[in-house]
Amino acid sequence: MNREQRLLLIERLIRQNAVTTQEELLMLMEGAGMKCTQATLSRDLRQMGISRGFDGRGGYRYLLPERRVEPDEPVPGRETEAITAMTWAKGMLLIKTPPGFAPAVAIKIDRAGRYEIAGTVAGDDTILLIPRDGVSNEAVEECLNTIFESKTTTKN
Amino acid sequence: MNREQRLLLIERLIRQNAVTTQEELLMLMEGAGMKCTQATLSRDLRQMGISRGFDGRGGYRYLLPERRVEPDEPVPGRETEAITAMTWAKGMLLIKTPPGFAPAVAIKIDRAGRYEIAGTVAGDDTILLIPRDGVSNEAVEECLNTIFESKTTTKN
DNA sequence: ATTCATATTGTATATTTATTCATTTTGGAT
DNA sequence: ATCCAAAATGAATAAATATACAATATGAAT
Repeated sequence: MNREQRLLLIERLIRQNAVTTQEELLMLMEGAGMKCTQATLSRDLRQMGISRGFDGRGGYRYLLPERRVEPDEPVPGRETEAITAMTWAKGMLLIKTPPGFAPAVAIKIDRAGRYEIAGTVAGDDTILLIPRDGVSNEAVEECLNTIFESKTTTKN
Repeated sequence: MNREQRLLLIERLIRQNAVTTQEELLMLMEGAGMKCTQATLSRDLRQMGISRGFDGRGGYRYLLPERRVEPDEPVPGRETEAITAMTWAKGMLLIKTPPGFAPAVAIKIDRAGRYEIAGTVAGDDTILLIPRDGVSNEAVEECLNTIFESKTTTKN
């Protein structure tokens, strides 16, 4: 009955059903043995970026967010804006960027030479940041804040 | 003061301002010399497919419908064959592909936007897939099955 | 274990959006 | 111009969603 499972269930239900209201989703969840309130759903949906849109036939419907690329190109030196999302997983920090920007951002992180950060691996639009053993997530985020001199957290 | 002009104005205002509520839009319109009621706006927005989404910073915002022009995807629908092996290690999934194919396959995985998958990092012939914490290996593999089996997706 | 901070949640309520219904407007066809 | 039907609109209200606040749970540090 934890949050993680609830989010997974929500995503599945939205994907598989044409959900039109939060109340409806609430009932679907109850049917799946997961219970919460509308208030919680409202918050969950916002966090997951699931918004109420249109089904193209005059009706409403909740829609999963599209992974899409923002057209704006970050200016060199303002790599902060090139970070579009961050998630902790497996003790590592996954940093998302617009396509092609991962290397530039990763280089900036590497150059900072912070002890807390063991290293990074950059793909095209994703960076895998591996913290040194024993370093907390918070410490790493603190590092990034320093490096980018801006508020960067995994939360919205 | 006709409908046509109103719709055009609405589109322009939404495009140029971070409109968060219909009331707000109402005031902007009044400022532009066009007056109507919230009821009319609600109907107009639905007709134009303008829905309330998220601004990515925790706030709400009305968004114009996307014209989805997908960038060219190498060999559409044939990404499945590009996976030559998969192995679980350290809670992550290593996916092998022929040389040069990793990015294309990774993009396909990313685009699916599955909650279970925190992110991927693609090299030249290897993809490192990091599941979100608490997600089982089976769930991830289920995801991949879905992503690569559903060649016939219904668009709405 | 205890303390503290932070995150999560429900209840009640406020805010926002959609719809009903009556009225007005618009655009033909005569 | 007059009539009619369809479309558009506003006022009021219903429906749906977001949030303030208080309570509880969780986790880290001691």
